[in-house]
Amino acid sequence: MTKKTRTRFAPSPTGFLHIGGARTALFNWLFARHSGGQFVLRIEDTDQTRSTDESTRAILDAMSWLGLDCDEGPHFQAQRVDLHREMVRKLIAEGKAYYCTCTAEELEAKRKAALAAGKKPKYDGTCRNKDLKKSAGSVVRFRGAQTGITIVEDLIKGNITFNNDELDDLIIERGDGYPTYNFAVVIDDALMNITHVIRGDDHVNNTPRQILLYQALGFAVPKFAHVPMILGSDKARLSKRHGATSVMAYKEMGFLPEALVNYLVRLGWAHGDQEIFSLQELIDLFSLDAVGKSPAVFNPEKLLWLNAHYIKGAKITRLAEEMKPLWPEGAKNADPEFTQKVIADMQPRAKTLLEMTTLADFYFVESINYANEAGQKFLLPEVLQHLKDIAEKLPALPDFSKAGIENFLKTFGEERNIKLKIIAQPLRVALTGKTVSPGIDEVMVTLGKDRVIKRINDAVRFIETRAKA
RNA sequence: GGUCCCAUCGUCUAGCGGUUAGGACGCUGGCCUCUCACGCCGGAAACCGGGGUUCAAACCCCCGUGGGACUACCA
Repeated sequence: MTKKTRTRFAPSPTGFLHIGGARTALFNWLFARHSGGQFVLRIEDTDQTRSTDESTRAILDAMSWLGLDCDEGPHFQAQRVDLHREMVRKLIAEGKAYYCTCTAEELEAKRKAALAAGKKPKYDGTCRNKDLKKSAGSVVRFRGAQTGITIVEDLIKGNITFNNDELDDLIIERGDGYPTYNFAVVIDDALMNITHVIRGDDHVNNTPRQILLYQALGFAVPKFAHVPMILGSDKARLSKRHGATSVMAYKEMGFLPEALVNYLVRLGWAHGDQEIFSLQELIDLFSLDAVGKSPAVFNPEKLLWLNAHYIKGAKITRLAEEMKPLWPEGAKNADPEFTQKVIADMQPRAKTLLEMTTLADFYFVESINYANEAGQKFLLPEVLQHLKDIAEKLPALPDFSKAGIENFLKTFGEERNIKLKIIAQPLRVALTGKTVSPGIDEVMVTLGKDRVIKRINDAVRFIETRAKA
């Protein structure tokens, strides 16, 4: 029987969850779900100076917003240092690691000198055979193999061969007694029975050292899969310079989590020509074979398109819930039923929830402010009488539904032999203050008869006032 | 500098020796239409270069070139 698949996502809590991390998490999560395995979350907080609880919370929030639930964790690496230290002692006892008293300053100087001389800046082995004892500020180094090769069998990139002499004696325990990343990650992945390490390909160069560590410790080496980076529009690694990179910033901008997930999964992974995937489809279809080797540029336009797609398909009640924090003050306390109608009107024409709230501002105001050009261009004396007549006839209209209004306007136009076109824009401006809006009939139904009549009368007054001036 | 990775439309990608090189975003022409959006129909747009291997190369190999990552007592 084969071991149950276990993947993990291991962010360091030194900031929010960013787009790249989210995709790594997503791939791990999908791979685990697809194979009926488990997904473990581990917070790598051994850097005491940079890690914060705040970041941990932010990461957890973002994961849960995306729907990436874990089966285990979060584990905290810093709480496992006893384990790490025990392994350090073991390696020292076996002669596979040694104490080193070279100071950071000395090392830095040597590194610079080597670089200046055009040589490789690796540790020169000063303390390698000194058989030093532990002392204040001493670090522990892994005694690496200096000959032979190490092959990383990568599920995405294929086999990658490294000469062991390229690998120097890396520090596994710092002067402050905490383990370094390359060591802790090996111990934890091994002890947590992680079977597949799926992570960013910025880690490929660390992998041979880690493999050597697994072997020195007597652990089974897991499978590795290195996912290519996500780049910004200038092809450099995605960073704040390129705009929003925090997952939660997308929530605040009015994106739906399924849109982000769908977008992210298509960065590097494909299933034929399919673009739209439900979460269940992703779980069924996801595989590492279909993950590409080359880096991908983050394209906000496509994300927007997907978001619009998911907004169109979402239930109104759900959108209403998601949009609660996004409304401006004036609309926040509106009648929920009214708000839902507004959302229904805007739903097919917005790319983000935030955009919906902005576009829908006119529904909630007491009286309309005509947009600069709109009032001047469409609220003209020529249409004055039409607007007056409509305002006059509306109270008697029995069926104030979309169909009823449509029919009313049609008849109205036929009676006086004018095209709907003639009256539509003025009416739109009267009702919304803009030249662009949802359909007149939709707006009227949502607004309700009373508000519609009031707004038309306001427009009538506006035209009369301007005519006098 | 060294090590490693990568290379199909502007972007995300399909392609896994024989295709009119397909789809999607974006751009664009048209239709629909009360504006906008949606939707529908059409268009422009790509195999980085050079050598091999082969009857045949976007696909395999080599060399260039270009990008990226790593090179910490960060993760």
